[in-house]
Amino acid sequence: MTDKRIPDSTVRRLSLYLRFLGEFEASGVETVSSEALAERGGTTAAQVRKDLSHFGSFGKRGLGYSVGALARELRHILGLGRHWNVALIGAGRIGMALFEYGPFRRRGFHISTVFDNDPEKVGQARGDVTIHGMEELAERLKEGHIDLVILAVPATVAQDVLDDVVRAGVTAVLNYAPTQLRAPEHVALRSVSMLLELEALSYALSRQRSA
Amino acid sequence: MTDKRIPDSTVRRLSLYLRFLGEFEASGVETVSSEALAERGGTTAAQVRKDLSHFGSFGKRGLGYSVGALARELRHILGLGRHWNVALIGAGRIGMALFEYGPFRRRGFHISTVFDNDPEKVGQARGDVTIHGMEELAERLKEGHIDLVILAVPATVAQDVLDDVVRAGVTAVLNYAPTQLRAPEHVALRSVSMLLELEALSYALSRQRSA
DNA sequence: GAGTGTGAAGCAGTTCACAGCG
DNA sequence: CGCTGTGAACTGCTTCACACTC
Repeated sequence: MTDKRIPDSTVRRLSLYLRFLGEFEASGVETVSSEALAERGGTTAAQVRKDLSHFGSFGKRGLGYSVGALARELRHILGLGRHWNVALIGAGRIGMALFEYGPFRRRGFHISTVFDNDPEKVGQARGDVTIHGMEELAERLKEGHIDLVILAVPATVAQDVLDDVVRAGVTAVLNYAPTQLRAPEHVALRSVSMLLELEALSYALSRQRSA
Repeated sequence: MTDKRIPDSTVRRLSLYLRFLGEFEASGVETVSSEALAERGGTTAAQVRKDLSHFGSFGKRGLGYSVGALARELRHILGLGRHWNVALIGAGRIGMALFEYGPFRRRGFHISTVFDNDPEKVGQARGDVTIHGMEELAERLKEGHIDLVILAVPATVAQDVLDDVVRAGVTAVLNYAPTQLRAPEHVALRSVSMLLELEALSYALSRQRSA
């Protein structure tokens, strides 16, 4: 029930619970126990209850949680079910794959602006948006009321671009460049690194083979 | 120096340190302190030393670490600097973006086989590999001596495909499908979810706005 | 009775602080 | 003297256990 600092791991699990609730709803289940959610997510019932208890009391003792009601609560907690205005920087292969990734839009993340520094690409249309040059970045980020930026640029320029983005007042960034970035405290920055995950698997494989 | 269970967070940081060492090497630095590595990675010097101490004593007191020697050690620990045989399942937008992602190959991850269930795509060539139908999966995974599988299939079929992959004897899987998968204990399974990260940012944004 | 909500206990990862070595 | 390597202290997430409620 308290509103203190919530563990990052808890927030990630809330996203998972929300997905599972969708599955339960699709199969016509109306009520779900912490045990059932834990089962689906590979965690424990106590963990599920503790995660939820950070935000309130959503269950009925002896019964469990209403699938629909809990999903609504989670969407509210996670800030979903509203519209987030997203800018994509970098229209390379990764960037365009993200741009065309359906689930984003379905969850309320709408890529309204795309930037690239390749003169070949600038001015081209992609779906209903036009690719803009990097020189327009600062101005368009401010004017376009962008909530969130997805960085899909080469590692070498990622920090510089991030600095520009932060200077333009954006406070949430998802980074796909394979490099460690620094941002001020008030900016929410998360990185997705395919390379890092592969290297962790390589580590696991090495240990399997030598064991 | 011990060889116990290593925290996942440590393994991820080792990957980062390796990158930083590459940067230091490129700028001609020969020796680096735990302090310098920590600075670059946004962590603490004690953390760096503790991470490394799980695997051995690589530094010289009063001096620091040899950039080249430490990089070699880390590559060895992470199982890099050898060739990993990778199969990609799913030749959609995400799959193909991964296929064409240069850094993978540069780090020793070589995608030698691609599968897709779309008859349109089966038989087509992508670079030097041909796309195979899913019915060849089991046989080719075994024959091809595949070390690692990248899953880039729709969420709805991901668990079924994973089960097939595990049954074919593969013990390391990187999942890009936005769903929670279950695998036996002995299989190293990691998931990359763009949606999950975006939702975590959405949570952060909501709190920023309401604070 | 079944299953939630939660303080207390347990545990794992991080930080501290300092002895020890180059 | 500088910087590593590491037990010890600490912090914070997870698990336990049970009072409580529907």
